[in-house]
Amino acid sequence: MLKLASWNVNSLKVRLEQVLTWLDSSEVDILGIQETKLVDEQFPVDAFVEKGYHVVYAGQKTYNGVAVISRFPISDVQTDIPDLDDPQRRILAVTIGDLRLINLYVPNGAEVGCDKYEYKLNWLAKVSAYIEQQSREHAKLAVMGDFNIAPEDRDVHDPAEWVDCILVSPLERQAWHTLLSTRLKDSFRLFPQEDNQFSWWDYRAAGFRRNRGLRIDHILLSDALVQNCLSSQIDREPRTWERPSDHTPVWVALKN
DNA sequence: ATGGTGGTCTTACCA
Repeated sequence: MLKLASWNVNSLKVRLEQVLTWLDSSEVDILGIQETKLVDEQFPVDAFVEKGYHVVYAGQKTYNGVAVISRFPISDVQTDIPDLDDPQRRILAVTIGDLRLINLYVPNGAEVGCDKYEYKLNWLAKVSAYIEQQSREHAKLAVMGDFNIAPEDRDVHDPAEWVDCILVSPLERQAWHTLLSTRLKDSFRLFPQEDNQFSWWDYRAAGFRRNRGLRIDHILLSDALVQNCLSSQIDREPRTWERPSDHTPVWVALKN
């Protein structure tokens, strides 16, 4: 069995011990991390290598930053894609065995209609084209990360309150469908799931305690991986820890 | 009640 996970850690500097603890307890084989907020020179390579992991990362100062931690060797690393000249480090595509993995930190977008929203939509369009191309080259493709999109109303604690808001707006959901039209499936919805399961809760207004969350962290799988997918779950536990990220990890188990 | 918290070479910006 192979276990893949995605976690927006909101600063790997602050969350390193939590990530190491969770790697032990979850028995995850491959973890995609978003919002490391570390330049490459500061990435805690040794902490992972000491535990037997392979590590790749693409970081920048203060914001963004993505990484992949793997029990198996990593090759064919790509951090930039065609037609997107972007200094922001949000993309990390890697090959691990016969698996192609794309780890994404999708822009937040701030507010519908603003410059950052336009950047988000443009970014998603370019990334979708790249994923389409990758899906042609790799039968076993997984796309994971913080998508900053809640695909459906059932992924939102209070859909009425969130109508047309950022993370939920029609154009963002349209971009989500464009992304999935590249023959990918939302692994979470391959299985019956309890209601009101979310992956992110605002730090403000006791969002987690009141379960006022959104499901915006996802693992998408190509058909060849869907066939082998045994489970897709959200692990709420790290969000209960002291000084948590505002996101909690999501994972899939794949049959060999 | 129209805010709130948390992270970052902090006093502004991002989420």
